[in-house]
Amino acid sequence: MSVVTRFAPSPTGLLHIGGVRTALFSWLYARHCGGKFILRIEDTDQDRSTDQAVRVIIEGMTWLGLTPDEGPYFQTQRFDRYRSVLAELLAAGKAYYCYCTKAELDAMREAQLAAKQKPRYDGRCRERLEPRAGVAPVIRFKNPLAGEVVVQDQVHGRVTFQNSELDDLIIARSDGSPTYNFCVVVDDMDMGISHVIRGDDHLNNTPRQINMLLALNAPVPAYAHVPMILGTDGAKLSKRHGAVSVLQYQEEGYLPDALLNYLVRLGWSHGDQEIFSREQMIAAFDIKDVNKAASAFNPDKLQWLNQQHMMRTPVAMLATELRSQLARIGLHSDDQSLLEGVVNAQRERAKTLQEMAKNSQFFFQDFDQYDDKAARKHLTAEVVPLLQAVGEGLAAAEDWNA
RNA sequence: GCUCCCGUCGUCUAGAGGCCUAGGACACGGCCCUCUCAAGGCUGUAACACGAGUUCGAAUCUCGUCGGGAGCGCCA
Repeated sequence: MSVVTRFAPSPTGLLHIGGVRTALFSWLYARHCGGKFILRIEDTDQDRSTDQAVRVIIEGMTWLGLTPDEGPYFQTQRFDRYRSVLAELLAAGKAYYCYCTKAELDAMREAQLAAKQKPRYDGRCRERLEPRAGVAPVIRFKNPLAGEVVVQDQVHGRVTFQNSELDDLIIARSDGSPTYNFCVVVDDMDMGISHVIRGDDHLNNTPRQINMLLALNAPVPAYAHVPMILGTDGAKLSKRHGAVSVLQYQEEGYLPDALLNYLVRLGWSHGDQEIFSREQMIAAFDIKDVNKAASAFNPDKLQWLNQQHMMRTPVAMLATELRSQLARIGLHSDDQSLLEGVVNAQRERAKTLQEMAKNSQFFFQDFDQYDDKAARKHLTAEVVPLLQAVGEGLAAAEDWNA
């Protein structure tokens, strides 16, 4: 069987490391199996989706080298397809119009909650054949009433849900637009997804999706629900604890491979190995080895790994990175030998490229004041060995700037 | 409230009944190397949530308790 995975973020918030880790696992698994990796943007909620978020997803993945083999696809561009599947389901009697009003639904929910029951739609419109005047209907999927759904999960094992716990979910809003759970099913089916790898917050909607797949006579893919990433405090990832745009790590001077290396070790391991190159990751990764428990984000280890990767990256490559990092703080240099000198002196002392740039900025500032070519040359020859001998010279740099 | 998931050092993890006196890594402490800071080497502190049961033997299997998380939307 050929492996097809996908990463399907919704552009409602900025892509952060939690999403990146999920994308990484999908990408790795596809690469490991010689399969295909698809990027799909789930933007059916047009009110909350932003272009900015879409941009961060694409830029972030490009920066990290998690390039899709197909896509990005946008769900908003597939509405015609959803509509025709909706019609199919309706015609087959596997879905129906529901004329309940929001007030009615709210009342139902409140009553159920008051009776300490799980709030669910009771299916009262299954038998309502006549439209109600003045009510724009939604479309609901007719979920099986009895029996159970077994999810064979690659990381959790066998998870069983009773159909009696599920209700008839809305698959199209009253304005006709399809909803998330339905679009996912149609897309996964159309795109031939063989392995659905996603956050374990989705484990609960999996039985519904399987039921819909079954109703559409589509094959059921393998599922792998990977654990979430928590903030440093062990609580859910929040703005204060790492839920920042993935591009911030680029700004802060982390190497893509270092970030990926850090992320892959969250919930996955391969013996005692800590440091992985991209190729090693691909060779060693298997979705079946992923852990079940959530893990907390640890900035110290990320920094350590970044330094380890810097020590292993060719000098010329790091010099290029250093140059763009310097540009961020308004310093420009094309002097390759100077840049490489700084890299040589700093790669074992700085944890990030940003730190490297800051530690050596005095160096480039002074340097720029010399426009005499010979003087520049002289200064370079002088100062590079100095830097190497003296080490990071951070304290010196601070004095210098004071 | 109901359903589902999860629970090994502070953190990331190894561990699929005896190899566990629970191993590795980050962080932290000590020592070595060293003109400084790093890097590197050696070393120390530190965990099987709790309670029953199965077994000659349990971190590993079963049940319960506690704790945490997710879902229960015309959000994704």
